[in-house]
Amino acid sequence: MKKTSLPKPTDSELAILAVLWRLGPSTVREVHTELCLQQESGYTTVLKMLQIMTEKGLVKRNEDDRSHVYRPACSQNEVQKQLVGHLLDRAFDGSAQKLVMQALASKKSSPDELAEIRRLLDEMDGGKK
Amino acid sequence: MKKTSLPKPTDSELAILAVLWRLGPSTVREVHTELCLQQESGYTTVLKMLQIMTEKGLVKRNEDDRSHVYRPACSQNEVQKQLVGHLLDRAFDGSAQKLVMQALASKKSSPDELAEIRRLLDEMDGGKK
DNA sequence: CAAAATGTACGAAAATTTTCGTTGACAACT
DNA sequence: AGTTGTCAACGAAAATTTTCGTACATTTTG
Repeated sequence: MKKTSLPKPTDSELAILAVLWRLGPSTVREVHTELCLQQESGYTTVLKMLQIMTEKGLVKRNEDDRSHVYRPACSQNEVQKQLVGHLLDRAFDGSAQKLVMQALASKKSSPDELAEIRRLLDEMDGGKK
Repeated sequence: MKKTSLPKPTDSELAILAVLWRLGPSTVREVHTELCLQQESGYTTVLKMLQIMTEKGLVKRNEDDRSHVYRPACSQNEVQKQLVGHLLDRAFDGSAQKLVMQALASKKSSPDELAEIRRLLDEMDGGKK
């Protein structure tokens, strides 16, 4: 009953989670350095965010070392699922189909990716049959 | 250069936009009544939201009548596109494919819907060829 | 006309999110 | 030991979002 009760991350929190997913467990400095490649941000700001996220349970930290090491408390997959579900309810009347259409229209996918999606569709159909 | 500069609606704003998309141009009372079917909310709260959204350009209003009539300044499609794009960047590393996968996994679609998605895939492939 | 009902406008409070200055702890180096 | 640099903690400020009380104008009703 942890995962389901995790709060929906804000945009800023999501940006930090993204870094952690990319780098794996990291110190504040590492997160900050990486994040600055994309967006300006103060060191203490990132630190504070990580502390708040720790309180919320979005990340865990290891305090053994002097430089605490933070790691995500939730997988990218879980959060993606949560966000998609939320978006589905909020803006797509719960229709996954419409969301898929928009996603495909929104950004061109490579033929390979399209093929993979087809395969997924086949699987879903197959399971049904 | 209006549409691109429209701010991303907050969750509360989106809930109101959803009502307007569903009902079409409506008065504050109509929006409030409809919204209350799903979530408790005060009349003046909805009014204030609509006023703020008017300032932001998210909705337009006709003040001819005593009861102002509000209508969306953006189509559901536009907002969907914006939100999907945002989500794509924020949580999916820009991969539409992953988003599609999550959407499909997140909520079962009917065979009909799956078929329609397939058709869309075919179109995209066809256009490419 | 007076009272009641209905409407918007306004401002402020409450809640949340985001940023950052400051402090004190600890370690490395001289 | 003293200086310097790095670190987390803390709290407050700033910005944003959300809620709602109150005032005031207009229409409707008696």
